[in-house]
Amino acid sequence: MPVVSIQDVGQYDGQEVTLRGWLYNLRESGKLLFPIFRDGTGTIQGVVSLKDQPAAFEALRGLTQESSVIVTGRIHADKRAPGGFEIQITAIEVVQRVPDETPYPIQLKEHGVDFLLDRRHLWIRTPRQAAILRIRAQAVRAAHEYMDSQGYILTEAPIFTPAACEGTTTLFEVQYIDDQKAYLTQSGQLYVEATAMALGKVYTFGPTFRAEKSKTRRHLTEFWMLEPEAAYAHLEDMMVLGEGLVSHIVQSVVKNRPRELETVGRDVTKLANVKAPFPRITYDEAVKILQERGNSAKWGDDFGGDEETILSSTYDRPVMVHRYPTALKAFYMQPDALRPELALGFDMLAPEGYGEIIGGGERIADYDLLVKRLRESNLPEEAFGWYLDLRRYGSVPHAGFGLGLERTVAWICGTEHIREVIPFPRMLYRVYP
RNA sequence: UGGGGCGUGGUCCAACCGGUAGGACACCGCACUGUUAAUGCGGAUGGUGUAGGUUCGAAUCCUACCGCCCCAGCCA
Repeated sequence: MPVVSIQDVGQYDGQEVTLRGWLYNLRESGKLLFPIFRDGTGTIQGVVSLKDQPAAFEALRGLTQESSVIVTGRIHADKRAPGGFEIQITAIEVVQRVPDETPYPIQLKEHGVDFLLDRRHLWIRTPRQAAILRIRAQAVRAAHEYMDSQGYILTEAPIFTPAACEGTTTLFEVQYIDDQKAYLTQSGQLYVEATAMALGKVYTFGPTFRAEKSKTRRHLTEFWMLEPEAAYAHLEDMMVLGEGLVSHIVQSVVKNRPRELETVGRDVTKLANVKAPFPRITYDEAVKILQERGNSAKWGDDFGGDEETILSSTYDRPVMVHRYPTALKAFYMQPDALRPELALGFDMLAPEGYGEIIGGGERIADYDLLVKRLRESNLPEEAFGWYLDLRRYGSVPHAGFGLGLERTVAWICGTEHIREVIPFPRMLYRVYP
């Protein structure tokens, strides 16, 4: 008897199989029971009658939601069944029955956000949440595929770091051994610059932490970032890499996770156009577009949520805005040789108001300029000694960017809030469960 | 941190100008051989975030605190 996953039952039409999973819901109609089982790969309706299978009927009748079960029966296509296939149950083994006095708390009806987040460890069992996490996994896999195909080597950055890379106000401080202090990384960028000088083209993928007091649908205090960095690369190279990477991620999810996209209710036609090349506009042009649309943006302003939404809603795919004023960007950003008031950086804005999914650009290669910028930013020079070494020993032009995984997945899934796209979201005022 | 909103049975909500806190779902029982968050009938349990104040009387009005949501800033 083959043990199969629910996602594969279509290949077993007419055959008897065993499924291992949980009871998701149970409907009754007279001497018929219609249980719905889930196993993490999908859901399937079962059917059992008292007359034909009295033992299985009795075992299933009154069974509590989320009890774990091993089900044996014949798969057959039936238009009346949700999903097109159902299993005609011949035997059922209850692995653990959820006690009647402590029923499963998450019902099929609506719940509030706080209630669900307090039970996130159970909420992820619901089909929509499971589908989102499967899409996330596919996005990660596609990202690795693409970086590998472009000759980039995965190198890991440390999570304990001695200092900030963009300023100290948003760092989580931790006590290290004895009286030492360390901080949780807010970006692997400085380290990936070092490994780029060692290996040429590299990227890092890992968790990053920001103690920002941000309470919006686009922020987490712990999120995952993919950061490529390449020696001898320039701004243009990174914009090409960024659009190629995002195109590949989106198209891979569309191709390999159609069922999950349907489960989350995503309009897939909006993802179909997401193919390189993406539109590019300069910061100057962006300001002009905003002013034409009646926005009050002036040259020198950074863009907020409203501005990003106006810009991104102009296009059917992500848009890249490049050459921002130097004053708006991090200390390590290379100024444009032709217009030093502009930095050779770019942001990629996702459509439909999902905001910035990529930020990056060319780094300062010159030792003296980097020291000057460090001092202007009031950063502790001694903590950056190793970083300055990179400009002392064979410094070359180099560039990179950071891709926010959760924002990218939230956009692909069309979720209202970023908290749904990571298994256990860490937010301002929430570290449980 | 600022602005706005909200805290009522296990869950989701209602209760107008202060006057007996109610419904749906969930749960239990019965009926039903094709249900689609099944349906119909019946039943039991159980609640006003916390602390004060005003009042004959507070879920409702006032004050403080606690918690949550949304928006803004910052960012990915």
